[in-house]
Amino acid sequence: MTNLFANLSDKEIKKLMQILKSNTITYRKNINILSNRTRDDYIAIIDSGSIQIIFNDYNGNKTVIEELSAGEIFGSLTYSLNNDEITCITKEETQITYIEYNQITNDEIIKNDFYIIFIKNLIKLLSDQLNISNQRIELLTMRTTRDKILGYFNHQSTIKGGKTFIMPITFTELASYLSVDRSSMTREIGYLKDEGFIKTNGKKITLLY
Amino acid sequence: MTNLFANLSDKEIKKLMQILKSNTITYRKNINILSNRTRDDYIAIIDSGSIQIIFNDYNGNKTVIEELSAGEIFGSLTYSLNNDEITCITKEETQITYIEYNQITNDEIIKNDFYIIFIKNLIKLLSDQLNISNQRIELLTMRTTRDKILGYFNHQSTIKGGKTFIMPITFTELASYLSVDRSSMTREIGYLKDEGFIKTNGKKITLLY
DNA sequence: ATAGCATTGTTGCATTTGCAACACTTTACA
DNA sequence: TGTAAAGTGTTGCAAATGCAACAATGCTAT
Repeated sequence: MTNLFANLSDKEIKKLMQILKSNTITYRKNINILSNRTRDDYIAIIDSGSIQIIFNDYNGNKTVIEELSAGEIFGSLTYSLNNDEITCITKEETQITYIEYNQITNDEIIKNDFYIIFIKNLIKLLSDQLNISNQRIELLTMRTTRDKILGYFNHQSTIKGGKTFIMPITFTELASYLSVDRSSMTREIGYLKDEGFIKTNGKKITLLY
Repeated sequence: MTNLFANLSDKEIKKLMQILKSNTITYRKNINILSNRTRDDYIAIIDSGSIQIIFNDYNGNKTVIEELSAGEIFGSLTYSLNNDEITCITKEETQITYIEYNQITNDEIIKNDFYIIFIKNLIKLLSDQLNISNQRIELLTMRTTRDKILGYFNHQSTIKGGKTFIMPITFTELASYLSVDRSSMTREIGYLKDEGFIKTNGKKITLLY
């Protein structure tokens, strides 16, 4: 995972956080972390733990739009969170560092030569996050559950460099990621097996095409 | 729209592009703009015109994943384009500026004081793009066509600040954006009208709830 | 070890949706 | 200004999908 502080020493990181006036908060499990934030533009980095971004439907349904874990980035700069329909809940004890957007280029910080490393990391991190989002869009725009499953499997196969790979998430999570009904997904995977497209053994998937 | 060159003079922009070793290319309509790019990490900014990012299915189907127009940003840093299944086609005559990722923090550029403005713009642009992607994910993860339509309408209503607004895109484009069948979408909009949720007149939509 | 919880598998059924095909209207541009 | 292309509206039908309900298995923490 990309790291906002890659190639920086502990001392430099400490100084950086100071100059950026960053703010680190640790939350317990199941806390709504947006309720006590200001509305200023900020970037939030998950130091440890994980969160869920949840959409609250007009008739009370809740949909998990996204799950973010350590190293990932979110915030008003990266999500339209100035929206009462969206909430962020910690899934476990979670530590988050907030940096205000306007601080990123403050007068003090640009005097430090390690600043450029930080900037490069930040740009890379944002790009990576954008990649993650766009990859998901690629799958979500597919018309059928079958296409989504195969799209995901193909991608895993490419990443892992082989026709056989181990699912990095549970099937329940996959259904949520692809935004399809879990039981329908299981059914479709069954068809794919019957038709000889894939072979599965627990989380081990083998593509036969 | 966010502009990579906001708050910079023409002279500064020119110098910036020179130091960044940026490369501006103008394409005719219907050109595959990825075919002649290197595989290095780069950022591409659309100066004018528009492009489509297309996914090529295993059985020959083509899906438009995304449409980008002037001011928007893409590239290997922001899309997993190192993938033969993805192509980018110009929809019209389009001018694109390429900047290599490694040039963004080159030795020459950091000597210029206007550099910091450029960096801040770039970060903002990436964040905005991420926002756009995440907003779309929010809609795509909704379970029904009805929810997607209402989700989109609600968002437009919020942006425009009223229960009545004009659709900024065609219905055909909306169906593609929401990844639903156009005729099914028309049908569903019909139901929404029948049930008294909305009123429409061409591209003018009024929410009645 | 075991109670409790999460994950997985399965199936019937109603509903939603995509698809295809067509007519009609609007827009673009040569 | 006329013609082609793009957008819109409609409908029947088959297929895909969500939903609900349940059993079975696996995992975890005390």
